[in-house]
Amino acid sequence: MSWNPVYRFVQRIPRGKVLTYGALAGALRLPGGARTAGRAMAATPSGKGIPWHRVIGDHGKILIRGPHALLQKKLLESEGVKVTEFRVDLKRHLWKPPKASRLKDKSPRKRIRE
DNA sequence: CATCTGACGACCG
DNA sequence: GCGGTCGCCAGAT
Repeated sequence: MSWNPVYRFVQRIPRGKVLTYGALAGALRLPGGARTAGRAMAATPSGKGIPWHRVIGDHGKILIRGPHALLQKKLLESEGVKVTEFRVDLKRHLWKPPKASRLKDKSPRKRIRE
């Protein structure tokens, strides 16, 4: 399986922002939902500049077990993300993927008025 | 082939 | 807010 689309999406998460597995799965319409997103992230190739640490669980909880959890926490903090007891303040750092960035967007919505 | 195991999340108490 | 159960699904045992 090619998780390419997933990694591409993750790569566009801005510095200092985070995204949940569920949101990721939803944005890409991954069958199987959040868990599928989780598997994809677990298989993230290292050394490709993919900000895997910006993907967290619902509620902002860091779901990784083991030593990696600490690493993720550190990486996030180094970006200015506030992490308390392995929990990110989603209220402040949750990234909302703009639909303009949807990979296959071909519905040029007529006029977005405010 | 049967089971177990997750980088999940909704639900419930 | 926390912990337990359940549905989900690909890979590992």
